[in-house]
Formats: sequence, structure tokens, C-alpha cells
Amino acid sequence: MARRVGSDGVRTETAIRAAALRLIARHGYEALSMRRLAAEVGLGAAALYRYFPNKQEILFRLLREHMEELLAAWEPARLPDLAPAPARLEAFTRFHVRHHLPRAEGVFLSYMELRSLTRENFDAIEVLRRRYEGDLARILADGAADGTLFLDHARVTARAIIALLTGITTWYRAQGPLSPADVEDIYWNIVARMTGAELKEAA
Amino acid sequence: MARRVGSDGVRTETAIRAAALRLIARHGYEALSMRRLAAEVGLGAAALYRYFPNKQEILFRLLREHMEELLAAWEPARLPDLAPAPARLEAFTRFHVRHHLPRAEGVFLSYMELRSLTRENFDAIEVLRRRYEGDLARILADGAADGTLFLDHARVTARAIIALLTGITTWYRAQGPLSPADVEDIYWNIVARMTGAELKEAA
DNA sequence: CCTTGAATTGAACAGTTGTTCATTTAAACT
DNA sequence: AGTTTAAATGAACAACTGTTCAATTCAAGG
Repeated sequence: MARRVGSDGVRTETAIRAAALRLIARHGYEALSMRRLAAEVGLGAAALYRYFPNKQEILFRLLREHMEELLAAWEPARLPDLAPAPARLEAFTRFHVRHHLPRAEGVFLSYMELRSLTRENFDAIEVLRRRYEGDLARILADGAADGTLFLDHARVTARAIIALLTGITTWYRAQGPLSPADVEDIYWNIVARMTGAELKEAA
Repeated sequence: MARRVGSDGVRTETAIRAAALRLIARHGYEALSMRRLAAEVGLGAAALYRYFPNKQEILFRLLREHMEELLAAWEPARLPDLAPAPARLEAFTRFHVRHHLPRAEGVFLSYMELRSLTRENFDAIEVLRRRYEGDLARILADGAADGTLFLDHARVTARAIIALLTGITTWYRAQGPLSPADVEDIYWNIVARMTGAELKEAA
């Protein structure tokens, strides 16, 4: 058979993306077979090629859109460069936690499957990642320079912060005892202490 | 042909392990083909089955030995439970960095390829991982209890510390400007600040 | 020198892989 | 109603997958 009742290109593409994200997060990109992915969506394998020219492109678009979504969401959440560094850092930290918590699968992909990208596609993603990480490093450097934050090596500290924040998705479960807001608070406390930013509440 | 000149079981097994570690770290477990692995070592694919009963077992042994090596090395490096928590924490941090820095590929495997393990094998590794992480959580809890460390949520903080320390291997390059000793110092500073442990040097 | 056994092989098995293409169905437009 | 076009198909391709096994080569022990 061919075109089926009520079929719709946009809806199909969305379904493919969702299934691909879930399957790759669960079993890895290399383990993903086009037939399996198609079956998950209720299609024949050939149909996938209407939406993606090849398997690599599925991964690439998933990762690129994950990063673009991140940067687009960060833009309005960030504080201006003139704001005090500790406040900017708090905005960054809370934004990062809040944004990533409901996107565990995307986070997983974007630091587990980078190696499965072709050189070209990898570079494209890396540019976006660097922009985000650079923003944090800048905040830290500014704070260290004007004495509102205490740290050595802004770039290294930036990586450490991102690593510890991103690690949340490996253990956080929505069914667990901690609410997203709790996690946000706990991690802001950790980052604040780590950089000598003064906490609002007294210890 | 069959047995070749100067061939040696022990040496062959070592070569297989090394090649498997490198290939899996680079391309992932699922992407590893037995023929490719064998070729890397200069063997036919069938020869691998003298050393490993199947592909899964290669990954499992690699991961298990990585963890066992870690625990075995940690045992003599740790300070007694009676020692002050900040000193124990410093010992842990420095040990972790020093141990993992030259083992980037193993680290990679043991948190990227866990999902490729069968349920049974996964559980076996998880037991070892928990033992190590639990040790750190214990140090933090002890310090928080006797007032020598400052933190909320010892378990969460333990995870955060391990995440940030383990993240080092994703960016550290031996050819770069930082020596292993530099990295050790920088990260101990970070962890110390994060937990309110007093640094030996004044700021 | 002859036997034993460790080390390795090539060929075969039964699937699975990503991808292409001519063809078919059904929805949308005229 | 008829035409166009979006959506999906099944079959085929050539290559590759993990694994088994009888056969072979070589090193060591007696």
C-alpha cells in the first residue's frame, strides 16, 4: 500500500524525531536501525527517506536543534553584561537546570553521540556549544576581575560547572523526592559556594 | 594458515583488550565489529573467540576491570575514617584526578557504554560504582555532621563532585599547558571552596 | 622424532544493515 | 470528475553482522 488515511507530513516528521530521540538515547546511534525506527512510527523503512536524506542527518538535526533551542531560550533569560556577576551566574545556573531537567534524552544525546557525527557536522555543533560555554566563562572572568566572585581559571571552572550541572540528568527522576525547584536551589547553592558568590539566605 | 610464528596467548589477549578499549572509546560499542577488532590486532575474527566467549563479554570485562582497578587503587590511598573530613576529601579528590587522568578511554567507556551492558552485567558494575561514590558521600556527610565541611545534601553533592571531576577527561590533553599536578591543584581548590573546606594556602 | 595441545584460520550460516526506485494510494485542488 | 501531488510502499542491492566449526600450523615436552 501507499499513502494512508489521515497521514500528514508534518505529524509524521514529528513522530520520527520523537522516536529517534528516544531510541538513540536508549540504545545509541549505532544501534539504531532505520527499520526499527520506522516500525516504531508505524512506517516502512523507505518512508523515512522522505524526511531525512540519511541516518547521519537524523542525529545531526536532533543535536543541532537541541543546541539551537538551548541558545534561543538562554538569550532572553540572561542578564545584561553590566549586571553584577553573581546575579548573572545565578541566572545562568537556574536557567541551565530548569531548561535541561525536562530534556534528559536530548542532553544524553548531545554529549554521548557527538563522536558519531561526521567531522563536518561535529564542528557545526561544537560552534554552538562553545558559544554557550563561553558565556559562562565570561561571567566568571568578569566576577573574578571585579572581586565579586572568587576562583582561579575561569575556563576550567566553567567546564566544571557545566559538567556538574549536566550530570543532574543522569540521576534525576521526576518521581523522586526532589522537585525541579529543589534541584535548582541545591545546585545554585553548590555553584554559589564554589565561586564565593554570597548566598541570599544565611547559613 | 593457522598458528603463526612467535604467537603467544597472553600477549594476544592484551593486544585485543587494548584495541577494543581504543575502538569502543572512539566509535562506541555497537559500532565495534568483531572483524574490525580482529584486523586491528592482525587476526582473523574467529581467533577472538579463544579469548572472549562473545562481544558483550569484551565490554563487560573492560568495564569491570576498570572499576576493580579503581577500587583497588583507592583502598591504600584513602585516609582512615577517623581522620578529619577535609583531609579525607582532599585525598579523595587528588586520588580521583590522578587516577583518571591517564585513563581517559576507560572513563569514557564506563559512563558511555553502560547502557550497552545486559541487565545482569550492568548490575554488577553498578555495585562497584556505588561503593566508590558511597565512600565520597560518607566523607561529605561526616564533615557536614561535625562542622568541618559546609554543604546540604551529601549524596547530591557527591554526585556533583564526581561529575565535575570525571568531566576533566573530556577536555584535558596531555599536550596542553596544564600538567596533571596543575589540574589536581585546580580541582582540589574548586572542591574545597564548594564544601567550605579551608585551603592550606591563603587567597 | 613424534606426539600433544595451544593458536589460528577460512568458510559457512542466517540475519541485518543503510539506501534506492518504480509503483501505488489517497488527499487536495481545479 | 479529473488532475496533480504528497505520502508511503515492497522488493531488491550489496555489504556487513556475530558466531560456529572442522581443519591447519607451529611450539613445546618427552
